[in-house]
Amino acid sequence: MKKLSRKEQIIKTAQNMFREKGYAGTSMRDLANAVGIEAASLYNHIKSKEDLLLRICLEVSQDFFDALDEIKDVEMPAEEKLTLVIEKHVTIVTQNLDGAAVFLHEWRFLQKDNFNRLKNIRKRYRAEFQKIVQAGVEEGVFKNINPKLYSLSVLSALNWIYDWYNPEGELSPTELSKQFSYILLEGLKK
Amino acid sequence: MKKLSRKEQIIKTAQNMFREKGYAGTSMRDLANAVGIEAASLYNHIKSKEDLLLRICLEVSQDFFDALDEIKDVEMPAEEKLTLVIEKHVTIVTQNLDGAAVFLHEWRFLQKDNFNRLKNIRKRYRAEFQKIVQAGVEEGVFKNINPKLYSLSVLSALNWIYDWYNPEGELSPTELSKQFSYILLEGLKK
DNA sequence: CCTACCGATCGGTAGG
DNA sequence: CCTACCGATCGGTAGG
Repeated sequence: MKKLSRKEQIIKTAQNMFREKGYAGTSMRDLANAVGIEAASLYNHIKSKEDLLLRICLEVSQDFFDALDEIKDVEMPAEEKLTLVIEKHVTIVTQNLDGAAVFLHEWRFLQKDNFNRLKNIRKRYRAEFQKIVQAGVEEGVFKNINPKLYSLSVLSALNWIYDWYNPEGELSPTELSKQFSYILLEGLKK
Repeated sequence: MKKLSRKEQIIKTAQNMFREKGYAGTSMRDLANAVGIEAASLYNHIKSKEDLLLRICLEVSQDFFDALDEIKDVEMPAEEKLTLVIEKHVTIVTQNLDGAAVFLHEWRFLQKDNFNRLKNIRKRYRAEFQKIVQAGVEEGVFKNINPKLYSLSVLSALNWIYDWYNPEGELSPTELSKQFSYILLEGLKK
């Protein structure tokens, strides 16, 4: 277990509290209390409450893009590529449930400029995901579905995983992504 | 266009503001301002801020259960039943985007007793949905997937619709549910 | 990292 | 439905 710097400790605690009580519902005093210092002392490590939210969102979004960049331009059958991106997505979410929850649901509390910045980041990710689906449709490997609707639906399902996933449960992230891809590709009907 | 009573007007406005800015991020002064009265005057129509949230959540949950009750005990092929419950779910969400968003994402800001009450309501709905999937699996009409994981994923996708659905767009609720069911049942692979 | 404190805003009440 | 107001809490700063 790596020892966390106070700053890392603050960020980690904030991730958890923003997830549990929401950004607006978490006060800096709550946060300071959970960390074990006075509220005023937080400001030696972070600029502001919003700065804290921004850091968390950017950090997690980086994880998503790093994963995407690894496979984006690789030549691969569409089916395989979709399976892979789903697996990576699931891994990121399950390995950082708090961070993922904040990035996915609390980002909207950012102010104007940062709000738009994150909005664009999220849009770009969706677009890349959609490209993979689209490619499969165009190659004739996938059915002729609506790629946008399809992508939005799959990402929604993936993004809610943090809400019900139990890290101590029986379902490993790998098993989870496998079942997910199988269901998506093969369909429910026998 | 029916003329709304002040009370209905407050609830409708709150639905929209709770969705847009979150429950904790919406102040009673914001709300009063949007309605066009003073904050103190709100309390002639509602008991408290939380009472407002509770009303919204219960109202929407009732819509979901009414729809479910209509088909729950009807004898019907599993495939058809799943298609139908999806269609009804989509209809409710698309016809009340604000209310659905609040019920689905802001309910957790309720205090203890009400929190648990809503938690149980949501759990019951998920369980009923899962039963439909389960029945199909047991009858051998559906593949042998994990009904719980399947239900959670589908409901996640359905519950995020409010986040991207554009009522003025080309996609009608009926068309949306059709594509949804098709994708789920038939799978993506050609 | 703390004490002491700022102005602003919060949900809500009293009384009319 | 409003004016006037309550105590509590908010994010954040000054100064050490």
